[in-house]
Amino acid sequence: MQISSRFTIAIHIFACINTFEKEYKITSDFLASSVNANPVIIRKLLQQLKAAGLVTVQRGSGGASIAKPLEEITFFDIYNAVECIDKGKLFHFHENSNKNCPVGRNIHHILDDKLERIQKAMEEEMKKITIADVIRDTRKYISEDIK
Amino acid sequence: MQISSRFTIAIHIFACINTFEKEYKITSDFLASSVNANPVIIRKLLQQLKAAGLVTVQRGSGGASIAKPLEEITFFDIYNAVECIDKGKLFHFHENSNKNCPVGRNIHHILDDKLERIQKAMEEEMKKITIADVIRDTRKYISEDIK
DNA sequence: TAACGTTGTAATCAAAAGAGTTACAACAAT
DNA sequence: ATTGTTGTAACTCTTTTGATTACAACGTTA
Repeated sequence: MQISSRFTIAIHIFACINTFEKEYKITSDFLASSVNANPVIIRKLLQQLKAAGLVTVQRGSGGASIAKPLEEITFFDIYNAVECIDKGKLFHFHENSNKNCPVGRNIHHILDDKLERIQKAMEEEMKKITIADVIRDTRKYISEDIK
Repeated sequence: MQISSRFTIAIHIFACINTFEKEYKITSDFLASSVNANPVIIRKLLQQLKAAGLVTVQRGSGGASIAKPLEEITFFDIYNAVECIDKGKLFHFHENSNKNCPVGRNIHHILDDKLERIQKAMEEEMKKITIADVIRDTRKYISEDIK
């Protein structure tokens, strides 16, 4: 299985807010239209991003905005905020191995450190990429697009 | 979402074969009992591992064995063999973004290289861990277990 | 202060994917 | 031939994701 599209949608949201906030009010309907998803899905994501301190959302009047400098928001922050993997574990473990078998009884201990190493390698790379990088490329592609 | 348990089960299979092949014939039923999964699931996995040249399976008489030196079988080999992520992509992309929106139209281009970087970091770490490492720790834990 | 547009959130539904299960033909060894 | 096993298809069950409906809470402004 793959990491949930909640992650790429969340990044999409940041790109949209930054690109359009001068011109439009950024509502969940507006974002849902760009992403092509249901507005309720967007609102849930915005709630999670808000809980992580990455965006602000105006209740009543409406509108979302980015809460921190772009270069301070890493992919890792977003990945944690939107809980795109289950219980923080990248690998799904077969939990019910046979405890009467010497291998079944120990397989979790045997693998845990190795799986963590791999997950950590991924997460460290995520920390190196920020929304500032996304915005830079968004502008680049949009300007090429228009030509 | 998480990476399918097919991956950890496959590693479990290698640990079992190596630990018990001197004593027992390693049938899909034997492995299924240690993993606590259905024998058909195990057979499908064995087929995939066989297709990747990592194990051999005897039809008719029965029994599986490891086809290569332990230190030449990396986690990356297994991960590829058992197709534990969808279409080789770690991240699920929201594919139907709005092509009339400048961001929706370009978001895939904008993100692809960054997602690949992250996936690659994970896969490179997977290449550094082998079944030899697993077997070493299996023996260690089992011997501690017995004391 | 009433009307309007929006957010926050619960509840329910539909679709997709993983894993389990049943069934049985193909095969090897005795 | 019989036995035990693999290879594989077909189907079901379960879990998870995302879609949808519904509506109260809230701000703004006319």
